[in-house]
Amino acid sequence: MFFLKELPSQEMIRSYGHLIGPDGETAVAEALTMMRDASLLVRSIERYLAAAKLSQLQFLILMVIHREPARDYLYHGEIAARLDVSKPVLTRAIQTLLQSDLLQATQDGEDRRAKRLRLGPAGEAVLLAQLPGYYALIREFMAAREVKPGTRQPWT
Amino acid sequence: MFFLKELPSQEMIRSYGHLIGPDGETAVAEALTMMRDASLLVRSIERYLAAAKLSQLQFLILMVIHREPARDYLYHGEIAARLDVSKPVLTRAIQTLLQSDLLQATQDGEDRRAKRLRLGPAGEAVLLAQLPGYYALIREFMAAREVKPGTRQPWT
DNA sequence: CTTATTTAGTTACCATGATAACTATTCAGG
DNA sequence: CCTGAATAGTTATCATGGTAACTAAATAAG
Repeated sequence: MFFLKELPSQEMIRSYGHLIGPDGETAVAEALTMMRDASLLVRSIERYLAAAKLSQLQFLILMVIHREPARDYLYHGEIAARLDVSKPVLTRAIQTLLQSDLLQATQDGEDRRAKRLRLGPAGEAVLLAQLPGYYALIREFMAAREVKPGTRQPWT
Repeated sequence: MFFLKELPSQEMIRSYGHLIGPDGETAVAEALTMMRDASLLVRSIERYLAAAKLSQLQFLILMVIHREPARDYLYHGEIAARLDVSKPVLTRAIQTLLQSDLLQATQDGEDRRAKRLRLGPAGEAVLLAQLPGYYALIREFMAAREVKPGTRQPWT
């Protein structure tokens, strides 16, 4: 998350020019705008999912299992390969989802450590219930973003 | 932060088309790319600042005070107006900066609640020491991002 | 002036992120 | 097989984010 509300003006960025280097001003301004926009969108997604008692990570875990082609489960390690979070955080999120019955675990015969993680009926219901609003939120955000580009990039 | 490593393919997004709606696919792909890029950049900034024992928020607090024109201090409420974080989080971050002597507080005569928060010598030194690397990091990230626009969906 | 309301900031508590250290299972070498 | 190394996942601990509830100071109403 990036918390700066008002991005620095062009003059402000230029006054740091000796620290930024020539031709870096535009890149810096773009980067700050991108981080700010993304933060606002992520926050709005988090607030939306919170109404369904889901963290963004929990939602993404349900997503990657649901979208897996040809299978309706993933192993812990496969989820880890798709999501860029530390191991303990993933372990805890999965445990929470198992406890609330959104995920179900079944032992795999081969590897005693491996558990197949699939969506329970409740999990699939919750995911499908959230998806339309999730995408609508993103679409609205991106549409609003394009309408008024001038208000967000005062330096361009 | 947005943790999805591999963004869904265009076909994947299209297969959710009934949930996304017509013409929404591009906006969704752009939004996911933007959130992913921003998350990677924010993480890299956090890792960079961690070497100086600063959280991103602490760094931004030093920044907004330092860049204030015509004054070398801000009030708590002025910092709050510039940074989009909850009140308790801001209180704590400021307390930490005061304890580590990067910030100094002086009482204001008028309002008994108000304290002027200015950078201490150590605070200014730390901030100025971090700024070049901070901007360099951003410039490098944006440069690398532009080189291979095909592999990711450019969000602009 | 005195009291009530509003506002600003803090305290208390919880969720989610990270790293380091531990444990358990698999795999490789003898 | 059996032992040691590698790997996967968990536990412990901490930092940082949030909301709700509290407190203290300024401001408004009488």
